[in-house]
Amino acid sequence: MPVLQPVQRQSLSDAVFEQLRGQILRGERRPGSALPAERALCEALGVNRSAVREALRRLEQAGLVVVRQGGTSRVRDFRESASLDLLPSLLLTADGHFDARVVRSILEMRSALGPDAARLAATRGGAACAQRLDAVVEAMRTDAADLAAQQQHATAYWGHLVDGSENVAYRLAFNALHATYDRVRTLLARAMQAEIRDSAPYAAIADAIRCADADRAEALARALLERGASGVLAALARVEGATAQESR
Amino acid sequence: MPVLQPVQRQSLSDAVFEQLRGQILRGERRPGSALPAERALCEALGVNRSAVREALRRLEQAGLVVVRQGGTSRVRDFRESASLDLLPSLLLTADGHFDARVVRSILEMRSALGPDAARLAATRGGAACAQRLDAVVEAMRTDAADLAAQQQHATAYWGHLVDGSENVAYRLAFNALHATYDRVRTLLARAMQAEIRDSAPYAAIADAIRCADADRAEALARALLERGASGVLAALARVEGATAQESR
DNA sequence: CTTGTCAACTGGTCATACCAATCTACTCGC
DNA sequence: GCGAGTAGATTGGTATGACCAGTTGACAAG
Repeated sequence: MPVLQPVQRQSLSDAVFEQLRGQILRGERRPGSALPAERALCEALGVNRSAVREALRRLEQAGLVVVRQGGTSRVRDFRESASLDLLPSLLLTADGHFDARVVRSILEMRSALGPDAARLAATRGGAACAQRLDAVVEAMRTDAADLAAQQQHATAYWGHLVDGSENVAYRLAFNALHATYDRVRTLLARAMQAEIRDSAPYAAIADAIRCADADRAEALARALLERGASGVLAALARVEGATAQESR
Repeated sequence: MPVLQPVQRQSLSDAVFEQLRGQILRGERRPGSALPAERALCEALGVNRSAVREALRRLEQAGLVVVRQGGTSRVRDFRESASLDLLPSLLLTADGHFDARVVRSILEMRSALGPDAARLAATRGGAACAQRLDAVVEAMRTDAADLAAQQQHATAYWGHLVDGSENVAYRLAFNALHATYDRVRTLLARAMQAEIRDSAPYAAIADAIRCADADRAEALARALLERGASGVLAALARVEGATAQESR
């Protein structure tokens, strides 16, 4: 049965934004270099100045360009000025492949934050948090056969856990990581199945949080995340090997 | 001698953006609630529609609102949709005081990421990274008397260290944390002096990185960051105590 | 009660004009 | 010759008004 996906609209300013962002991220527009004048961009892109200006505002908000009245807009170095919300657009390279460095970065970050979030949730989250987690674990058990559903549940689980840590910064970072993950989750389902398929570790962490056992929660979370990380890294190594072979 | 600060210009769309963002972050506009129509906002704010639209684009980019053609724009729950770049605007409450929860969150995050970044830098950064760090340490020794300069150097130090970790996600998170810190750095100078004043730990970490001693780099970084964290937490407790006393 | 239609919203795009800051090149005075 | 000052060109910022394109909801027809 064909699955109908909702079509995603794209306004002109969206298109302009994505085009310029892509050029900046691919290095085609170097940091410090001047952007064409707004009126020149309008003409080159065949759109109205409003569309260009709205796109520039978004680029500015994302920390990719700096705009000064009277002067010319300039490209910023996104490695110095952008925030985590740039991660989704860095994940895939121009030719549609994963950027291995970005994947590794994400795995490392969740390995650093996840266990600490679990520790804090055990310290602060209390029974209320554990109860929400248990509900998700129950759902995982119900949909044990459906890998995609397990993925959704695992994400929801971590969302509740991070909420239980009562750490805004962790929550915002989680949002960025989640947005990145979400865009490729079907591609990663198999590689991460060792982390996703088994609901027992999730139940164990929830129990540790209920018991306010911070050390146990942290250790369990670390072990759980390690499962997925090694799976993804192995898959990545296979792909890289295959690509190397191809290019011979 | 009075220090002249460069005045920061604010375009109309900047003003509109900040006003709406403030209302959303303070909870005056609830998640899910409808925003006034663009034309209504124009009239209410006394600006033209372009200014409103550009501000809405920025809010959308920041994950604070969702805009659909034909429908009404709605406020999103920033706790679920915003990224780390929101941190600076969450740090200070409406009455200009620190939000203690946000401060704690930031301290926890840097305590989680900093040591791991040091570990990775020791694994990957190599002598090149250590050399850059040493240069900063040298500058710290030169400006040992100037606390503000020490702060700048410490920030630069961590920037190079994070670069040495070769982790994009860490770098982007660092940018967001840095932007947040930068906005209040003079206020925090005293509370963090135990971390900033002494250049020896920085030199030690650089040495561990040069030796590719990941465990040592991690442990030293953890200890260093702990200094500042406890200082800030103590200052925060004092302020909270004073505020509690005031409100009696 | 369901279904189709239409009118009144909403945001999206466009064209044009003018204001304000900046940059550049030239001129003037030393 | 060289620096300061000035005028014009260039850039982004704001304003107005019109029209296009989706969404919504009321309402009439079945």
